[in-house]
Amino acid sequence: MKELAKQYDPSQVEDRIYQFWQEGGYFHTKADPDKKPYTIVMPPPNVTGQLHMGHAVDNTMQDILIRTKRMQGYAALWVPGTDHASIATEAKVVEAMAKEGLTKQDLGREGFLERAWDWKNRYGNRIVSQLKKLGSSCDWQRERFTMDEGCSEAVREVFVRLYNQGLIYRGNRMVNWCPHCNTSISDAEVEYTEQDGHFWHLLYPVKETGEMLELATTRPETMLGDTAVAINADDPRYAHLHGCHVMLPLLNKEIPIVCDEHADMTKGTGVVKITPAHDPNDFEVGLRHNLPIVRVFTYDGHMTGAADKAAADALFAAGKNTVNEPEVLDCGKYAGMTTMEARKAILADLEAGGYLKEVEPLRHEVGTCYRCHTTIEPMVSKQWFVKMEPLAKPAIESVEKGEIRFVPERFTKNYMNWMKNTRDWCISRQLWWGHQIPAWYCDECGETVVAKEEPTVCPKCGCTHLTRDPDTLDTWFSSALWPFSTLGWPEETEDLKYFYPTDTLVTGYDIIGFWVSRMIFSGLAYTGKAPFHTVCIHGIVRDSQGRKMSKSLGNGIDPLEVIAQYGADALRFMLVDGSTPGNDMRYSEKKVEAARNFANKLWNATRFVLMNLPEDFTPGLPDASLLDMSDKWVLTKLAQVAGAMTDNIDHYELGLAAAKINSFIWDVYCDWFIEIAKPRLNSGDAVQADTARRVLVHVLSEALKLLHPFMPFITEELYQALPGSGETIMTAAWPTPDPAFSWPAEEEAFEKVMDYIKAVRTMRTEMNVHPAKKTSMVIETADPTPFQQAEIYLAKFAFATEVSFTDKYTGSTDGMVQVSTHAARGFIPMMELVDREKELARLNKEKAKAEKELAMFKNQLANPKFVEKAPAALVEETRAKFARSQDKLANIEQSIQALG
RNA sequence: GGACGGUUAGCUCAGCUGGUAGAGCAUCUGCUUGACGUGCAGGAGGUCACAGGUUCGAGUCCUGUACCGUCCACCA
Repeated sequence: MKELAKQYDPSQVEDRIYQFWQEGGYFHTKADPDKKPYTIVMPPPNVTGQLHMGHAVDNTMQDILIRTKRMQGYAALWVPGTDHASIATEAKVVEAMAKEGLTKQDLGREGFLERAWDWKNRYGNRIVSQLKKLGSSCDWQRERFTMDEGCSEAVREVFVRLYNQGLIYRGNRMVNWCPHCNTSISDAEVEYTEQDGHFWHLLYPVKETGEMLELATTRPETMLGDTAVAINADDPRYAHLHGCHVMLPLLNKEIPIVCDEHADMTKGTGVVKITPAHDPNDFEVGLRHNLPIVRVFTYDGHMTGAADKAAADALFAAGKNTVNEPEVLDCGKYAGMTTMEARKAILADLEAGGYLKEVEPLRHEVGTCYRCHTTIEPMVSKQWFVKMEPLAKPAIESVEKGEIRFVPERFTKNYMNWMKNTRDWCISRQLWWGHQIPAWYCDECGETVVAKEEPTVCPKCGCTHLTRDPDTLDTWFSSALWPFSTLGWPEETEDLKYFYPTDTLVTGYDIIGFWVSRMIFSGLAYTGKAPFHTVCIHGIVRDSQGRKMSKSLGNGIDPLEVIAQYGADALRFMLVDGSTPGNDMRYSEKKVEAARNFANKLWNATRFVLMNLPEDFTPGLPDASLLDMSDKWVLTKLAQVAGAMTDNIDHYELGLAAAKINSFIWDVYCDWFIEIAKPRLNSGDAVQADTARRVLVHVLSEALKLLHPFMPFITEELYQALPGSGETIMTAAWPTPDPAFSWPAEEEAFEKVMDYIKAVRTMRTEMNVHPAKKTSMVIETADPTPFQQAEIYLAKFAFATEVSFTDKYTGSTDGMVQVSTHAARGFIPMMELVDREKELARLNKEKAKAEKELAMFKNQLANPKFVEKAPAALVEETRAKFARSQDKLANIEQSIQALG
């Protein structure tokens, strides 16, 4: 038998155990007709990312579910993988290139992609090895990457299908443009942050009447692109202006006054300037009134100039432009300025011209890029879109019908809100790292060809000059397919048939819109099935002060450092113990320490058990007739905790399950059962000692199994150290409560003894009696059996030299200190050791407590409505409690009397 | 402007379908108890944010208020 060290050192154990699991192939799962499948696909972390606390919670939860299901006999599959994270990865590669003085253009597309793949290969393993450090039991043989061959095939398949169904289209639309990343981003990728700004009140002269029309704007630099001014048709203030025009200041250009519902009479002056090229609302107004769209910004955030205009005009001339393509303005003296520089210059000129009425400070929400936090510039641009309405409908219905359930339930609302309000999804990105859009344009006739494979001739004109669309797809386009692309779709593979739909999706509430909703509509649209039945949502890990962990604050905690210091088991346990589904949690070192201490406690408990086993020990519970009261008690408790935990895990209440096994191991097994077993082990009674050992080993082994999903490493290490264990705890059967191993009557009897022991202990500590002082005692009780059976325990825990029993104590109370429980009264001759006044005070305190308790039950029972309306069982229980309280109070009162 | 979450012991948080308020940490008192001081035995500490309501009974359900936080929303 292995000698265990006095303290648990996870660094000596975890890597070795993980390697053992991998070599044993325990993570690998294949379709098995004799088992039921249980599948989780891992939310793929960014391939070049590093493990953070968010990954740690997410993967811990998934691992707990998978390990539990595996032990319960399911074919439990956890599919791991990584995401190419187009925009994030490309930004990193570009940044690295910049250090060498290189740009994307220097290298060209091929050269750039070569570098990007190098980058991916260099860092792609980092996150994977970090996930292993956590103990994640995923099937690494099935590790996938969103840009691997299979996933790319799935992407092309979906793109072509949606295109052919008319659900993917290309067009000029208002998109969110990030001037820093130089690409369009989707609505979901815009983050709104509150910023200080201004309302600039401008005056536009009306051509027909000469009056000045006041309007306000937060972005005066867009005024060069104004192509109208809108008023509300019902606004009496401006009724006389219908059909009139204003002269746009600075440009002195005539633009119409239009009536549009967008102009809100209740806000400001009720007049709105319309810049269709640079504001989403104005774009809509422009469409309604067929206004020209005039672009005044370049895609990298400067004012357009003569060259930009010439380029656009050339495109028009070549007939390569469609309707709605923005015209480009030569901004003249402002050309080439950044938008901020232009703002200043334009304001100065407006003021000089008397067109600036006033400046009003304003705090407002500004859209920023979720990657780089640059202010988003709304731009009209030609992009690819997914038509959302037809896809969203089934996705909403599926959740309404309950095919997909959110845990906690409240996140359903979050999802619905997103799904019901979503606009068409802009999926093209002006990036190179990602899935290049499978669309080709004929150089001759302009025909668009969308196909899975590169076309050789134009189907319309037959020429061979086709150019592929340079853009790539939004990263989330491929992640949306993840639950089925990883299982072989579009091929009808065995795996797909067996493991799909998957079961549980575990993720944070922050990506319900980005990812969860898109997987749901994609799964329904392409496979005809909801991709999972349950979405288990967790919160985020905050720092000890409750702040979000962020790079800019520098308050992030590196999970790997925590693992190095305390072990992965401690980190995992800390993350789930006492947590509530969907709620944020705070990281604190104290909590990790507590979890580490728990691991150490378990380690030492096992060490104790092993120390007490003979060489030839063969495990197995003895015949029930040999079990004593404490054995039956602990086995009953074990059955209860196994049942309760299973139930908790089934309901994703991992925090409750963790707290229960913690309490069972520490409070029940260590603090009571091991202590109780000691006198039996040393009693010289070979049968008793053997029984105690068998129960110790059995309960420990079962407890290890229950804890295993939460603390996989230490439980494996200890399980293997126990005699008679299987080769791995990973595939040991999950404990289930067996009525044949539950003894409620013995449980109750033993708790009477425990109560008595606690009463003696409390009294002795409060009276400052040294543990070395032992005495005889007389126990007065109506039912001495439990106490008689427990004599060996009373000696040790109640510090009794000898114990006698009576149903009515008639002896002298002189020199007797008395303790009371509802079931018993103890007479302990040690008055000389205690202060009489203190003892009296103690008893009076006990009395007050008992009286309060009694009064409560009494009041309840005295209330006829309670007796009448409360459930009968509860009334009975209350009566029993009342009786017990009465007994206890009577006992205490007698003690006080005897003393006084 | 909507929606959601939080408000429980000094701190961090649990508390499932309503039935005598819990844990960990911190604190105080004892303990070199042959597994563990990363420990053991005890103690103290709570009008469950506030105001109403439903109920025999509310931390738990309903309504409203306050403060904190999050997400969503095109407000010029």
